[in-house]
Amino acid sequence: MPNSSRYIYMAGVMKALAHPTRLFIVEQLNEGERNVSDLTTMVGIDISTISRHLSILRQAGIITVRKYNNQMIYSLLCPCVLDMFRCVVQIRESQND
Amino acid sequence: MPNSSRYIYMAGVMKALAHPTRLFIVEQLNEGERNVSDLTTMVGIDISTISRHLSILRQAGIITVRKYNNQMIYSLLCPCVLDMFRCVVQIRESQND
DNA sequence: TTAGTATTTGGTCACTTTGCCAAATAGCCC
DNA sequence: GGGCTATTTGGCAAAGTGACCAAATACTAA
Repeated sequence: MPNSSRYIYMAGVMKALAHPTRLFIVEQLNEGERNVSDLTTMVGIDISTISRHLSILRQAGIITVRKYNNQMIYSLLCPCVLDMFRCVVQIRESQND
Repeated sequence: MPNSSRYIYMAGVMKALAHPTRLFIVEQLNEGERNVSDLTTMVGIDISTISRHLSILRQAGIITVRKYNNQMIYSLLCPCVLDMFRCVVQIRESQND
């Protein structure tokens, strides 16, 4: 039953969020649109790696992109993922008992 | 900045949820407690694999366990993860435009 | 067309994940 | 203790992930 397309799809979205750098990117995009160079500077790793992280988030339907001159401007599609973060914080706090 | 403990922790929780079988388990536990054998029957893969999935969810703080005779009874700790599922459904629906 | 800037893609490598089987552990009952 | 049931752990193979560098692509500007 877990191999139904529903669970596979959901796992795909969660997997896209299951990386520190991608979570950071999502939070940054929640503040506003960013291009690849800006995100690269903030994160401090190779630009090609950032580009791949962005591609993963985009394919998962979490972010979108538009072209502006020779730049790619990324922005958050579903701010509801920020609510997920709140749940995670709840889990973390409930741990310390 | 993404290598702060906050992002690493959050990514850990998301990673624990980033597998179809583990999502299925979480939904089952939302219906009520289950032991390992029951979950194994429902999922239909090796019991040792189920045990490992449960261990991952437990270590992430998403589920907990108690002993009853020679069984291990697992239950959901933070039902708020179900809200995450709702967000994922939202993402999926917004895709079909 | 050529040079310059921004981004993506190909290739490689080390590491992690997930499945199975077999064996170990834990608790119950006789 | 010995047998039975339930669960976890060790070991291994196949597949997936994430980082880098180098090269390709795309667009601007001269």
